Amino acid sequence: MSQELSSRAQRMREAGHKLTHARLTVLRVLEDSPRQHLTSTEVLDRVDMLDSSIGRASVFRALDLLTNLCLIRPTYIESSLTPKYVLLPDGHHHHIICTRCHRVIEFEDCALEDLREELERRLHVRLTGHLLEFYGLCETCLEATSSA
Amino acid sequence: MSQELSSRAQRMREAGHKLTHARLTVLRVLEDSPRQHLTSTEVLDRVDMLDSSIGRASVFRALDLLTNLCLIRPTYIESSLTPKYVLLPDGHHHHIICTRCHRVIEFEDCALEDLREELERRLHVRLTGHLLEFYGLCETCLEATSSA
DNA sequence: TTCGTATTGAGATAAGGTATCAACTGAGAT
DNA sequence: ATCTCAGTTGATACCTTATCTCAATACGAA
Repeated sequence: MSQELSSRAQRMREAGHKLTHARLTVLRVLEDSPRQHLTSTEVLDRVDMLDSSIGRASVFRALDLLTNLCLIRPTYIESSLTPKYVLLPDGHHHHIICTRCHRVIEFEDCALEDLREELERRLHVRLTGHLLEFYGLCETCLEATSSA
Repeated sequence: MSQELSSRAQRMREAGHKLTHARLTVLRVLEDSPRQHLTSTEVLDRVDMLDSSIGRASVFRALDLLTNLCLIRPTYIESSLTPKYVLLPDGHHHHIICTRCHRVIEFEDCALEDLREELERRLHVRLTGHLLEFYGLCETCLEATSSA
């Protein structure tokens, strides 16, 4: 297996986890998918197509590991039933999710750091993380809607 | 049943839904709980203790309805397996969740409106909603931790 | 190459949620 | 107070999703 390692795979190894065939396959499925949101079932199916010898449990374990390493994140927007997994390209937790085509748009955040500091001061809390999601229409879907 | 109706129950009726025994019981369980996050299983158990004649399906249907009316919201912080339901006191989607005691602290938001407008301008999107959650320690847990 | 341990695959099992449908009930009209 | 009926319910069977267990395997350090 001389495939070059993705930066996420490298991060996995740096964190002390073995780069097993099952884990790399799950990661590859997520990275190669044209759609950004995949349910566990979709991941299971695609892994099975690539290598049917990989077990169900290992796929779930890989999804858990990748989530814990903040390499992917489960989202629950479309159906409350099953989470969908999204790659987190650079550890950012700020994105816009198009409610029509479900595309995820990352953005750099500036305003939030000020808000965090203000909240810590005002409410006497210590804030260590956050999640910010905007919902709306991406440029493409906005045009499609307004021209209809 | 001469219990006074909570404002959430009134909102449910205003939206055209019947105030049935099952729905009111589910709502009461959520409103009377000292803990703010309850899993569906916990809600099921407490409903069952109040009135064992209420069926599982109706509890799930009530949770769905309350979610759709934005009276409660599922969160997925602690375990990826099962959502936990939180009351939304006034329709706000801005809160701090204490990672130690799981308390939810609402806060008024100001900075986000500016950010929204900036994103719409810069990325040519139309944003209609958002979710902002901060994670950290509340005042009580912060004191408990630092004094330990 | 060897070796120790983290990880795996298989499949049984558990947990969480839904579908179905006859029976019931909340609440507006009378 | 009673009638009426669409909206809602409870029971249960069922489905989907995820976990557990444990012997067997494979990663990767030395």
